Amino acid sequence: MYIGTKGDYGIRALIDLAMYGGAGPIQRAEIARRQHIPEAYLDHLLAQLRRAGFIQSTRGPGGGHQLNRPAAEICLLHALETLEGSLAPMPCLEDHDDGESDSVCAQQWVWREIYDDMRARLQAVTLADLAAREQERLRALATSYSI
Amino acid sequence: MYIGTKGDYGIRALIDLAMYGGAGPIQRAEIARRQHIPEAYLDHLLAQLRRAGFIQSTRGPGGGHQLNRPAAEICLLHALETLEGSLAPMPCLEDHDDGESDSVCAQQWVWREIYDDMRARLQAVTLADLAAREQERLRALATSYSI
DNA sequence: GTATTCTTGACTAAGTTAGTCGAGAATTGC
DNA sequence: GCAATTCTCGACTAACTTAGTCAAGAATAC
Repeated sequence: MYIGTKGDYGIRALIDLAMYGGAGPIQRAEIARRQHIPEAYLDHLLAQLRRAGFIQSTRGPGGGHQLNRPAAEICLLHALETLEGSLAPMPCLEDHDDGESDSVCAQQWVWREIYDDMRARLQAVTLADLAAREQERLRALATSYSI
Repeated sequence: MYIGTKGDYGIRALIDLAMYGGAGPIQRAEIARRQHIPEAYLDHLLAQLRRAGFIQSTRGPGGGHQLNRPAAEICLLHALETLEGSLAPMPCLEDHDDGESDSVCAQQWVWREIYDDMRARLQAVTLADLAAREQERLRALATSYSI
């Protein structure tokens, strides 16, 4: 498998910050509750996002986490790579600086195309896009209940 | 990671059969030596390919393995799925019969596009294509040595 | 000083990957 | 029928990854 709970939870946490973080820091407990993520586990994901510069955190009462940049300037590709590590689909495509390594597998050329397409699509999506989709999903859910 | 040694070795074994299997069965020892694959491990991969109908095997002296269909009629997608299992990049995309499961992750829509693109590309490549590429690679390698 | 909140590293259980090994079954040629 | 060859199958293993948990500690607000 590819995108596990790290990538899923981590991106959901970022979306949560984008949606509800307008008025100051949000606590991890709040994110965990809203997104159904184990709190202790979320800690590690937030730590990675902080170290990579996506969020900043403040301690003490009233503390929490908030985005360091506007959601429209955060792209899904970099956030996912921060959370999951390299997304390369096979070992011989890890950081391809086109230096010939000796492990050139037979299917490399197909997968290089697939990988390039994947990165392009992920780079085109911003956190703002994801938050807008989520907003819409919640709205649709709410109206379907109220009918 | 995605495509491991199962997918790499298994496809290389199929390419080997496509390239050298014209005149009768090829023994696993020969494939293993030519493709640098541990023989005992190759056993399991060949067994899976046999059970999925890609190859047939005969025992006894002079026995070995051969393709069940022309190389041009074997597509990379199905061979890889046989060897590696589902190629879905995230749990919520496993066999998507578009029934709403409750685990809908926020990024699903991007990844569904990526997955569809991936499957289309893999389906368009046949074993004959791969064998031709390999043939060319070996030829280029040989001439570069002889210069 | 106390309560709150984040920070960090150590630890664990379960599952996957990449194999190895050995007993056995089918086939060929004599 | 016997021996050699070759595939078949299931059990086993070591190392690694994933998905967490837990506890001690540091910073901040009041």
